[in-house]
Amino acid sequence: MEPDILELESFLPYRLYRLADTVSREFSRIYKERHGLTRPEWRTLSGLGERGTMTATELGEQSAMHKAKVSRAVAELERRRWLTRTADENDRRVEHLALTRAGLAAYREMVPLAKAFEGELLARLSVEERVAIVNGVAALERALSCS
Amino acid sequence: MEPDILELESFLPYRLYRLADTVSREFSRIYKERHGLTRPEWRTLSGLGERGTMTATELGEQSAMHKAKVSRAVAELERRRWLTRTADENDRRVEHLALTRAGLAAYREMVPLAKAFEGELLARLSVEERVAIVNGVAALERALSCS
DNA sequence: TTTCGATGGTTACAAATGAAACCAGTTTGG
DNA sequence: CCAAACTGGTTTCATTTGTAACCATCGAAA
Repeated sequence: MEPDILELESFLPYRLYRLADTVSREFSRIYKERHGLTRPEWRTLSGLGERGTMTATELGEQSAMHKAKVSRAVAELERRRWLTRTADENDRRVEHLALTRAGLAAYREMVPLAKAFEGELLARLSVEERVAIVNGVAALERALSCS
Repeated sequence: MEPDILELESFLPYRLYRLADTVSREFSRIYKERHGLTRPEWRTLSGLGERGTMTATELGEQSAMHKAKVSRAVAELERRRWLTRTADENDRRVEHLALTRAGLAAYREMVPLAKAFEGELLARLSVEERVAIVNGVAALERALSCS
């Protein structure tokens, strides 16, 4: 192990990135092919489907997206009539976002697909490996306080 | 646990992506601030530093980048005079890439920083957590045959 | 109240990306 | 020998992204 050489193959940041990229790319095929959604759009749909009503800021926090990304995704979903904005009564800067019936339908359709995807991914691992990845990810999230 | 709701917070693809994104973003500060490199450029530098001489195709395979990305990164590093191309004698489509003295110097400067970054990241975990993340990532790589 | 700093959200602009078309050059099969 | 079919690598174009500036509104302090 030469000290002045970096083995990319075993460098954790690189491995994590490649792994996440592969998984994310596979998964994105599902919402891309099915509904032509981008990742920010999918996350927005998924956030609102899960929580019901959120503001753009909350959405950004929940799904780790910059507010510009959120803004664009919201605009697109609104254009599709998948969500509506309701002005806040006390603070006119804030809008409360919620899925329309159509948006909810799309969400409900996606949920089983997402769960199946995750299930199939984990099914390829042994029990110990599943425990390892889940605990390992949780530990790193804690260490980086990104969760 | 409602069956028709997806908890983004515990959805593995999302968590992996967010984690990798956070780590990668932190790490990129190092090569961005120090040398103004993009991620593809850093990977190219790092690949050539590790292996010595590679073709663009090999670089793409080693560092999981599309050939267009590789092409652009190589062009930029060449512009900086950090690498040179040498034509292959048998196949005139192929070019062998290698770092110049300046490129190698930059690489040698980056290696300890990269190792320190990874070290500090792992240092925030317990021994068991380190084992878990490394094994978990390895298991997923195997499962997705992305390594 | 007026002013000033923070905050929710949008937008403009530059840079990064992905996909596909493209240009050599090489191999294969007739 | 020649016409596909293929491969290494580049470029073009449309889309996505990040950053920062921006607009409107709000809250606090003078």
